[in-house]
Order: sequence, then C-alpha cells, then structure tokens
Amino acid sequence: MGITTLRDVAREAGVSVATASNALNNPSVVRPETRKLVLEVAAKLAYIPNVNGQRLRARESRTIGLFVRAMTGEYYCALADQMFRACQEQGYEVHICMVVDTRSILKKLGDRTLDGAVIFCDDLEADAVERMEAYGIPLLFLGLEREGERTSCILYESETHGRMAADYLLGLGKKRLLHIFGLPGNLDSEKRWIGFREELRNRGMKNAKIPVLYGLFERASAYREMRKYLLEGHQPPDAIFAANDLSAIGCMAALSEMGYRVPEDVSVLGCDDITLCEYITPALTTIRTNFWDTGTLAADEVIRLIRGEEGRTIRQSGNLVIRKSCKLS
Amino acid sequence: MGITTLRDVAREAGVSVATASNALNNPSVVRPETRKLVLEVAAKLAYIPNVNGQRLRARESRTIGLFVRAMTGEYYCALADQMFRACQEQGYEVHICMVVDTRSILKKLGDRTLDGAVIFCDDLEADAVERMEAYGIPLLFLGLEREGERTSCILYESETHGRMAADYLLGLGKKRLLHIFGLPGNLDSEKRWIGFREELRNRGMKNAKIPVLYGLFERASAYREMRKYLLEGHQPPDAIFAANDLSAIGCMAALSEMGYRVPEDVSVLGCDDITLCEYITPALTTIRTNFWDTGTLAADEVIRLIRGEEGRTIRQSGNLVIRKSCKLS
DNA sequence: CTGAAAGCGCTTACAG
DNA sequence: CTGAAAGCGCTTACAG
Repeated sequence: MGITTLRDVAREAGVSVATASNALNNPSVVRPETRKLVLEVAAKLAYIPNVNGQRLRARESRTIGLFVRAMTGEYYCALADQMFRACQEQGYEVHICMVVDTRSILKKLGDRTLDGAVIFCDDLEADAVERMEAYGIPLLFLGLEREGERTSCILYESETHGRMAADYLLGLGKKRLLHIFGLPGNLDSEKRWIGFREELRNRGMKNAKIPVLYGLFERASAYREMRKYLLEGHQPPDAIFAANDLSAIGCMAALSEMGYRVPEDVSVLGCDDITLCEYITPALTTIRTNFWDTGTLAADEVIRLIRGEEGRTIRQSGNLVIRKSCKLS
Repeated sequence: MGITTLRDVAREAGVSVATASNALNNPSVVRPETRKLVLEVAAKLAYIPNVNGQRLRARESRTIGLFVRAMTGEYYCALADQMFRACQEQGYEVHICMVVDTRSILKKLGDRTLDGAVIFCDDLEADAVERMEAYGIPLLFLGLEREGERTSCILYESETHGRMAADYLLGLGKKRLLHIFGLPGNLDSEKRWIGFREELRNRGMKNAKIPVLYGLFERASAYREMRKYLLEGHQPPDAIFAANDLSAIGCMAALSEMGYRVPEDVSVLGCDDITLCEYITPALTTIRTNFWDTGTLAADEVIRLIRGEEGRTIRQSGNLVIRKSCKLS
C-alpha cells in the first residue's frame, strides 16, 4: 500500500493538484461541488498531508520547542503537560528537546523545525543567549532574566518569597534560623536567600549569623548536609527555611533521624508546594510559587511572541501555604 | 539576516549544491580539499540543514512518537525521560503526542513525521489498532497485548505480581484480605486481581469473599472508597493489596484517619514502587514492577522494529520490596 | 473557478 | 571528483 499523496487525490477526483490543495485549504476559491468531490475522495483514500512538504513550503512549523535538561520531577512534568494542553488548543505542537549543551540548542533552533522556543536551562552564558537570539525566532526564558524584541522571560518573585519566609518565621518567634540554599548560580536560589536576609535585616536581625547548608534542590543532598551539620555538634536551629520542598523534606528526615521533632523542636519551611508536601508527616508548610501555572503561561507567551508582539518580563507571584511543619515558639 | 541554505554554502565555496551536499554527507566521494573548503564555509556561515527539506527528500524522519494521554505522574515522566535519553544515543528524536482520540493518533501516524511509535493508551479498540497498523510504521504498545509483523508490546507480568502479593500476605498470616482494584478495563488491574485470587485459591482460600474497592489508580479515590467502606461499618481487613502505590497510600490515609494503625492493625501492600513509597510513614511495602526501565526498553524495541526486525512480546518481571507497611500477624 | 508552473531545501542517481 | 537534473509533496501567485 503506497501512502496517499495529494497527487493521488487529485487524479482520483479528476482535478489538478492545485485545485485539490485549494479545496482542502482554501475553500472559498473553489466551486462547492469540486470541493465536495475532493473532500470525499480525500476521505476515501484516507489522505493525510505530508507535514514535511507542508512545512518546507510554508517556512513555518507551527511547533514550539521546550528545552529542558531532564524530564524527571514534578516541575518538568507539570511544565510539559501544561504546555502541551495550551499549545494544542491553539494549534501548535510541542517538541521537547533535551539540552545537552549550547551547541545542541543552537542547532535545533536553526533547523527550521521550530517557530518558537521555551528554554528552561539556568546555566547559559550571556554569549550563548545572544547567539540564540540571532536566529530571530521567538524565545522565552524560564528562570533567566532576559528581555528583548523577540525574547521574553518568566520569573518567580523569589526575593519576595524569601522575604515572606523570613516574615512568617519571625512572626512565629523564631530566633535561631538556618537556610538550606538551593543550587549555586541558580537565580531563584540566590534571590530567595537575598530576600530572606533582607527581611531579617529590616526586622532588626542585622548581625545574626545564619548558617547556610547547600541542599542542591535535592532531597538526598539536603538530608546529608543536615545530618552532617548536626553530627558536627552544632546547636540545631529553631527554624529552617529551605530553598525548595525537596530539600526541606530531606532536612526533616535528617532531623527526625537525629531525634529532633518537627515542628516541636524545629520548624521547617519549604518553597514550591509540590504534591509531596501534603503526603508527608508532618505536612510541609511552604511558599507556593505557583509553578503549576508556568506551563500555561509559557505557552501563551511564546505564541504571543510568534504572533509578532514584543518581548517582556512576566513575574509570577506566590503565597504562603500553612500546614503542619512550623509552629509558634 | 537570511537563513543560510546549502545553496549559500555552495555559492560561497564556489562549488555546486550537489558537491556541497556530498562534502557534508558523503565525504568519501569528494576530494579532501573540496571537502575541507565546504566544511569551513559551512562553519563560517553557521549552516544548519533545513530538516524539513531533508525529511521530505529522505522519506524518513528519524523520530519516534510517544503517544500518551497525559504527562503528569511519575510513570509518564520516567517513560519520557528514558525514551529521550535512549533515543538520543541512537540518533532518534522523540515527539510526545498527547492522545485526544483515535483519529488524532491516526492522523499523526500518517503525516510522515514519525518512523515509529510507542503507544501507551489502554482504551484502544481492536479496530483502531488495526487501522494504526495499516500505515505500516512500527508500533510498540504498552499495557496492551498485541504482536504482529511490525508491532511489539511490552507487558508487566501482572498476574505473577498479583500472585506474589497473595503469597506474601498469606505468609504473614493474613486472613481477612481486601483488594483495591485499579481501573476497570485496564489490563494490569485485571491481571493483578486475577493472579491474586488464583494464588489465594491455590492456597486453600477457595471460598473466601474478598471485598473489592475501586481506587482508579488514584490516591484520592482510594482514600474516599476506603473511608466510605469503614464508615459503612464493615469490619476492617487485616491486609490490603492495592493495585498501585498511589491507591495504597490513599488507603493508608483513610485507615489512619479512622483510627487504624498501619501495619499493626492493617497491613497494606502496594504495587509499582514509586518514589513516594520511601517518603511516607510507614514506608510502603510494594511489588516493584520496574516501570523505571520501561522507557529504555521501549526505545530499544521500536528502534529494533524500525531496523526491520519482527514484532514480539516483551514481559517485564517484578519483585517484592519489603518496607514497613506490612507485618506478621 | 481551474490548472500549469515555480519553488521551498535537500539528496541522489547519472553523465561527464 | 564534480555538476546538471530530477524529484520528495506541498502551496501560491499567475494566466486563462
């Protein structure tokens, strides 16, 4: 069985290829009976246009690239799932591209297969970003501050989130704070920590030394670091602000293993609000960053850029979600 | 800035388009100096082949479709992440296609954009499957039993898993069992339940009435059903086998809310071994289905089919992972 | 309203 | 070893 092409449909319907094409894509230009005939033949032959031909001709692909380093974890899943749904509604496909290095991104951006791209990859040098922009296709960066004629970015208000964390913990009467930092170089890590310290300073804790452990946004690392810290004989803090929920959960495991109770002995505050927060014991109090909405937002924004509108910076706000892991002193 | 095409490279290098193409793709046929020159020019002009042109010409896309209903949840993430990695190594792209209905699958399968497809979608009628096969492109079904010239499937040994569950629970001295069924119509749900009952029968529990609740593979549904069951005044079982971990976890929540302790009063056994199993309290004992490997297996198998080898049925075995949610009576 | 022609960018026989 | 030509399947001016 050979694949049906437009030529087959045209021949079977007794019209030219041009007319067959018009009947399918440009109804108004074709006599109703002709159109009906072509449509019937197309259906009978189960004609499906060859997308490669269409795209070569059209010089557009109606697909959006989603560049990520991995697909594991709730964040990526939510991002991808939402992008797919939102793009589908607007007639765009989504192609997920696993980033291996800058070159792989540039190559994909240049192969005429994408009308726009959402790039979630925090370790990009300014130089690389400029070369990406040189292709002229709309770019939307996540977690990377960048705005241009055809490039937008979506940012979390991470400094505010850090401030909210400090405010909440201080309000509970906490005095000896500890911070689990995320990933060095990661914008949100830095901003959460900056906001956190700033609020402490504003609230009179000018000279407080806040110990910082590096959780790398992972449960295991945070667990390991916290455990090490306690084993080294440090006095435990009375409250911990972790740069994300996963590292907060790792912390809690270490604390409970070392005989400290959460929240009675130590309050733990996370950031993100992943599903897990509700499932663990005690349920994790956290700053909800609303990352669940980022995918939809991202889809709408690239499509906006593709339509020719100008780049801009979008900020997503968050809110405190109080559960069981923090307690008044 | 116009996009660089092969013609640009050829002109700049002072050779024909054919020679430029050969220099890039068919080195042995071109004089070394010519090749070197073309390569230099291509690099200088940052030439990237137009993939649409290549694919139209080549009549192959070197991409594999992954058809799923959603991208949320650990199972989908793991599947996608692994497929991407394994395919990348072998020079294939992966396109995730959100299934909306049979028509959408057929259309995608026919648009010459895919060299093969992995289809994870349990509610497909036999008729639809046949129409998919009619395109002649290699198909790999997940959780659907089907084998053909160019179609393979990967199945879990779910009956065995059900038997393992019964064996383990019986070995712990359990007498009053309850089953949380997965999704009606889902192959693995059915098989887990069939195997479970069969083993019970073989072990002398011929006439035991095993209550069955419908958890739909979800935490919330299982929670609701379990809660309802207990509120209706039924005597609680001494052990529960849930068709998946999520529903086991929902169950545990309902039990603990109603004042029953796991595993002291009720043992709970899950199936899958998702990450959550280790994080909750008590950590969930489960049948590990090794779904973490399915993505890699799937990638290798479609590529095998694409290379022209014959379809077959692959079965993935599982094993019991003992944690804290089951206890000797 | 319809069809012949051109061309999107590429690769591969084929002739020289 | 190199280049002119054909053609993958499609759509869109353009002429009739």
